[in-house]
Amino acid sequence: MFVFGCEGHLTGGHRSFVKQAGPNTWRDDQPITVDEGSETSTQHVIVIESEDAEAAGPGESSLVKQEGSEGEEDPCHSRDIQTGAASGVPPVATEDPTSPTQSRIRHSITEVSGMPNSALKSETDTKTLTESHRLLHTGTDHRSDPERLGLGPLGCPPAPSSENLPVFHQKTVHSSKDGDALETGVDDPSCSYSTEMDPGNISLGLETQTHLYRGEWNRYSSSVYSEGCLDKKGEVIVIDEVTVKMEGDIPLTWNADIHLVDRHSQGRDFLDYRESLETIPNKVTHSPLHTLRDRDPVSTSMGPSDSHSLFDQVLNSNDSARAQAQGGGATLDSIKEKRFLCMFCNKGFSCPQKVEIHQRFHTGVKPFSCNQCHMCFAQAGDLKRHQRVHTGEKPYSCPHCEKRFSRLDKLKMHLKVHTGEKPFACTHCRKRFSERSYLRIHQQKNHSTL
DNA sequence: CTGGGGAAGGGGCCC
DNA sequence: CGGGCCCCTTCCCCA
Repeated sequence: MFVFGCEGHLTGGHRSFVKQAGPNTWRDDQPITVDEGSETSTQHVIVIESEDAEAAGPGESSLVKQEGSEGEEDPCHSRDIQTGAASGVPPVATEDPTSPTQSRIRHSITEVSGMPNSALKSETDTKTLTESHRLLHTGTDHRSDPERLGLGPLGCPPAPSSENLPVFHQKTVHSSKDGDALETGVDDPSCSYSTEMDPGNISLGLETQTHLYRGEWNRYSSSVYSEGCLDKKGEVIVIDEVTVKMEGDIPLTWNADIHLVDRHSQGRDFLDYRESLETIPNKVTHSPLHTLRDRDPVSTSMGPSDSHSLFDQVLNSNDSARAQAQGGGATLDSIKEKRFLCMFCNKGFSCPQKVEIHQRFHTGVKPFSCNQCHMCFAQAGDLKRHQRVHTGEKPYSCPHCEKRFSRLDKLKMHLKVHTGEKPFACTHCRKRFSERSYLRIHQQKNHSTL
């Protein structure tokens, strides 16, 4: 069972559920009854009763959905970053009332959640950073307003002529001698993302994009933009204080060995966290990237192959430990099948690319942006699918009527109209529905015990 | 007018 | 990369 409690905050604040990943959750060809009557005022429980679930008794839910505080302001996350006037940019973040002066920069990264282990806090008080830090953004809504986005035709961002434009690709970031690339706007061809990335997306990528998609720009804009500070000293491009959002239910295994896996996180791909360590040698940070940096000062100059090697080593060590924890029953082959672990949820994948894609789910990084609108996606396929909205392409036609659909799954859903297939039955009234979501809505409206 | 249900559209994510 | 399933939202129809 894959459990990730607070993912909803990252995916739009709607989902927070525990889901059984096994094959017995339900079957299309089997009538499914759902009992949602056990919900409480703070938690909705949806029980899909498969054969196994029924056999196991009422306590064995195949699917549990938790709701309750979804609509509330994200309790898992609060932060403030305060900048002084010397930065040249007005303070855009919530002022820390405990800070007696604004003459210095304060980085306060606080992750608050109900789980003590997931609380992350990093604060840095330094005067020396005051002049070297530069905010990338002013806290305005970069995504929703094309003009403020500075987008060119078709919504594409202009060439990164501004030195303030963050370019998160490896070449620029990782090479201290490559500042020209940033200033001239000549992108490394290897960076396929940069040409499509909305500047706002980039700076926000690691954290609150998803919130912003849901129209929460105003809430986060002030604090978010402060996180992606670009520190440029001479020719050294430094991305300062970029944090990966760690929503409430960061696994308790978020510890040292997991941090080492961060070497391969896409944060590594996008960021070179090379802040002025000299000036703040005792700086303590607790974001994955920070920890990584602290643990592996060489990392910033490592190439992909190097990082892969280290990554493999770490993974192997993790796998070994895990295998030992499992009593040594796991074979080497089985371990290697999914030996690339997500740094956030420890989920295993068969190759690093899949880990990277998966981790976008946690980080909110969405490198694929639509050139027709301002939607961004974590996966290329999602962008391709989305673009049919603009093109109007509907390659899937219903054989029973004239309707056409842009997606095959929608066609299959539509076909239920003709077949009358309604595999989802309510346990309370035996009413049947063609879709699970219909059933859920039905039970919420008619059988809720609220 | 209101509420429930059906249909459809679209995004998120995994395989 | 496509398929598939999940979810939510919106619109429409009807009692």
